[in-house]
Amino acid sequence: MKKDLPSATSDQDLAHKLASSGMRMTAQREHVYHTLLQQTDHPTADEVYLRAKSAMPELSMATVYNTLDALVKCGLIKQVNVERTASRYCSNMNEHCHFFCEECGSIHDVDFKKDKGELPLKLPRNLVPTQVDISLRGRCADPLKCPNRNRN
Amino acid sequence: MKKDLPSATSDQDLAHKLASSGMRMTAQREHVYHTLLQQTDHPTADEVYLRAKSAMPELSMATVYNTLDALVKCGLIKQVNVERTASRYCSNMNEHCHFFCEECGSIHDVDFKKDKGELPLKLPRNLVPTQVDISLRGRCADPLKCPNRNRN
DNA sequence: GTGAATGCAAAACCTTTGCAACTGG
DNA sequence: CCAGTTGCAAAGGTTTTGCATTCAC
Repeated sequence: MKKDLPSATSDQDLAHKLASSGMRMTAQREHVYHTLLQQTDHPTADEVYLRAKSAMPELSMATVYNTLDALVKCGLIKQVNVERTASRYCSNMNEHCHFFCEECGSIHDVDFKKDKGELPLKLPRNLVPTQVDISLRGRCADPLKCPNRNRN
Repeated sequence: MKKDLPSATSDQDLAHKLASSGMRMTAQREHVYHTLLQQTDHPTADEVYLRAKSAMPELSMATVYNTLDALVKCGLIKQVNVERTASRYCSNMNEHCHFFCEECGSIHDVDFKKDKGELPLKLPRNLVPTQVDISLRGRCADPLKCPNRNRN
């Protein structure tokens, strides 16, 4: 039995997902999406651009932004806003949240426990959420990057 | 019996909170903080600047950013990142989360239920959060602004 | 007195836009 | 064929920086 994964499992699937939101499949979109799938460290638009451009030199920044918006719209990636300056993008569409290390700037994925119930919110009737983002801030202990790995 | 409020209840208190993070009290910081306390609609740095400047014409944008960072550092305000373009600031330090309306751009505070338990997260031991942000996205039904108030 | 904070203007970023050329369905 | 997409370059908006001056402690 095939599981319905939140990511596009083939280019045809990607084309379908784009089409169902009234958008077209292009070589650039396919390439940017694959770049994001390989780059799991929550890159900024610029980082996606640089990496994708190396294999497709004519790619433009405008197209990267266009594509990122398109992929967000059809639910294939998430936009992650943790810093003041630049948005980041995440191709992991399993339910999870983000831990942002204020020391080294890295972002770690944190999974939910399986028995996750509803969030205990007093949500007024006139607010209808389509998406929930949970982000944590603090210090990680990444042995390679985080300068606080030996403190406390 | 006096409750220990998360906001600074007096200028002396503000001075103390700044000092305990190694920062100084200035007329600008006091003024910007009071502006934020009155402007409860999650203003951007620019909106804080414009409003604060009207009562303190010599105030500069650089000082507003400096002050916002200082207030965030000593825990008197929160930085809210929901959009790609500009950060917003929140002086409500009671535990709550934010609902961002993708239609009209407004941000609504949403309270937690009183019996709120722990978040069901599989948090690795090396990640120590100091802050949790929960943000929701969707459509509100603000009768004045939201163009979707009559749809569905 | 001394280091921190300010104001100003310029610089540095990040993101969006306009438009002619191109292309996918 | 035609609306959607691209690439380029320029514009727009937000945030940061450098530096001389001022101010808080």
